[in-house]
Amino acid sequence: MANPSAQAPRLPAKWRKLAEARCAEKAERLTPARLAVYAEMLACERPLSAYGLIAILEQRQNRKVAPVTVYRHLDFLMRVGLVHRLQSAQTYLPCDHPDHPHESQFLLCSSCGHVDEVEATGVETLLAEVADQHGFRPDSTVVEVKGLCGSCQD
Amino acid sequence: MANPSAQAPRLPAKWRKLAEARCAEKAERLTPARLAVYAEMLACERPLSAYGLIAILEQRQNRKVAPVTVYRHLDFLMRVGLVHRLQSAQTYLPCDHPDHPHESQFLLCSSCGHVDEVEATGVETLLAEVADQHGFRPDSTVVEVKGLCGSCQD
DNA sequence: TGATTCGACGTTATAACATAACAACTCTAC
DNA sequence: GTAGAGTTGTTATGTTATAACGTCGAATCA
Repeated sequence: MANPSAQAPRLPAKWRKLAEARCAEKAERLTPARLAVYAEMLACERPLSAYGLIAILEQRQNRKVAPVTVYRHLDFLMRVGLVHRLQSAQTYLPCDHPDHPHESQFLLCSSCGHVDEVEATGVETLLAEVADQHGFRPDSTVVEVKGLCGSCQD
Repeated sequence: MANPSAQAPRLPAKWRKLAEARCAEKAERLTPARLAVYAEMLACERPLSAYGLIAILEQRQNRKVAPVTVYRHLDFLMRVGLVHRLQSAQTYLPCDHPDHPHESQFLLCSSCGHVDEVEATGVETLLAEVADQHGFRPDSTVVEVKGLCGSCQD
């Protein structure tokens, strides 16, 4: 296949623009293959494991996709801030508001699997304070809350 | 070997008492094999991967240790609250203050590998508030801060 | 234009992390 | 002592992630 994005889900202009902007900032190249992976993740609307993503891509492109290929695309997407990794689930999901760099917190529903990405600056501020009290200089944070989303509390 | 704990590192009385107390609370059995794994983890003073732990146990006991065995012991130790899993590193470390159940936050030094377990109730309170604002009912939290510890900031 | 360089991508192999399924053993309660 | 439940052993397998090395193609520059 000449163009891996040929059969990828359509990527809304808004998201494509944001992706291009983030890549421009970091002088990174937004290739068709990378865009195709991003489009699949956005279309899925759920966190995906790397191998789940491989399965989707293989089906879509009708050919084998090596794990290392997907991991490289995921690394790229995380590097430019378009995708997050859920550390406790070993899954990946597109950033909800990639218009600016940020630390996020995630609310993971253990019933339906839905993940809500929130950006509560208070949390980061507090964590910075706590770190400071321990003489620790924070660099990045992982905040993941497991529980039940609104719809699943019945 | 009749007793897997025969060659395990000595487990200070304080920690043994705490382990026994936690097991009693939950009506769980503190067997020699479980105690041996716990003792190794305490002796190590660093987070260990499951396979790192296997290597240590094999060396200590001079026999093969199947992964599933160690994972079962780790599951047990986490169930009774004696051990935590660092989600972002896929490693395990003994709880710093297993005298009571709690949610912890972890400060992981990316230079020396040291991990500081802190218990800032304010963090949990704030996360509960944030969750509530999103109609989310929290169950457990993962809070891991990566950065540089005091000793490594030079 | 051609040489050079660097990043992206392909391919194969392997490492690292974790669980399934089932049998055997060992407590404990009755 | 026997039944039931929990623990452990054993083998196999599933899942997640990276190493090593080669090729290709776009950008740069002499």
